[in-house]
Amino acid sequence: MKIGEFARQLGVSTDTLRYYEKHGLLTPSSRSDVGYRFYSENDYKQMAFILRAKNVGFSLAEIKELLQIKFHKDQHSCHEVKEMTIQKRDLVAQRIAELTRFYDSLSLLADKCCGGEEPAENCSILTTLEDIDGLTQ
Amino acid sequence: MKIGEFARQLGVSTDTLRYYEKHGLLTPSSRSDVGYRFYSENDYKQMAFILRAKNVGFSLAEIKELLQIKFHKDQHSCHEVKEMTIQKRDLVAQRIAELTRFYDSLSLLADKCCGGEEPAENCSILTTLEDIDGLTQ
DNA sequence: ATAAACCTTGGAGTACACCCCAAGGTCAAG
DNA sequence: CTTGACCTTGGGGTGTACTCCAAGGTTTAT
Repeated sequence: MKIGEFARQLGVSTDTLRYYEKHGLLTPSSRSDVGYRFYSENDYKQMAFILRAKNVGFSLAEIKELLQIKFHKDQHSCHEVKEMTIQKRDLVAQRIAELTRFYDSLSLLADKCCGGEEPAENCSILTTLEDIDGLTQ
Repeated sequence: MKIGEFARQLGVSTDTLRYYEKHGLLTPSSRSDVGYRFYSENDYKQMAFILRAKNVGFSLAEIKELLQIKFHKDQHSCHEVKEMTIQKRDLVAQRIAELTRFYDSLSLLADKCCGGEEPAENCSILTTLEDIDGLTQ
């Protein structure tokens, strides 16, 4: 598949794909005689992985590290690979915990709000938000 | 409290505080005669909120919106405020769900890995990662 | 055979979120 | 009353992650 079609299917720009290639996140599996990039099914999977990782807040540098769990298999021992995986997993767990605090706070706010048509000036949602630190810690 | 002490207590730079003020995220509650910024206990709470939100992946623009739940109380009805809160909460829920998929994938990878000292070439963790799409969808 | 729709590289520009001065004013201690 | 540690504004620079040309080559449809 050429870059244009590939980009369309993944909902990104061709510029983004070239940018990712330049920065070592996704190299198309082959090139045509005249240099056109060709992307495979595997490339699609990898790009989908990259986009999901980006979507949950990983930087491109972090995603590259995640991908290198895969690419560094010759240079690294099983032990190292496992360590790295666990470290990344714990980072994800921390982020989940913090997001959960936010979720709880916002839920509490929504529950406390009357939701009526009057100005929100005196709504309990706002007095609650004033104390959001108390709610989330 | 002056900007230097405030910055130290929150673990940010004074430049960051001035940047946030410029972009409408946190205006110090008062200024001295000669223009020194003075930050209050409330400012501290708001800054702590901003930093937590940032930490879980909200952009400054999104954080500003969150803060405007608070600041727009006169212009907006209770109903609107509640809608916005719920909308933000659902966004957080989505992010949690996606992070949870990542967590599960990485857990599975770690569990499948032998963790030994040999090169990871044949370790099941890697063959599993090849199929990470299958795991996370 | 030629126009439209692709592709290439290279480089410049943009938005975000800072960070780092410079030049000057303020304040507290000795 | 001066030294050093603060503060002010303004503006320039940085890293990340794109985004948008420009100038040219290729492919496909009519």
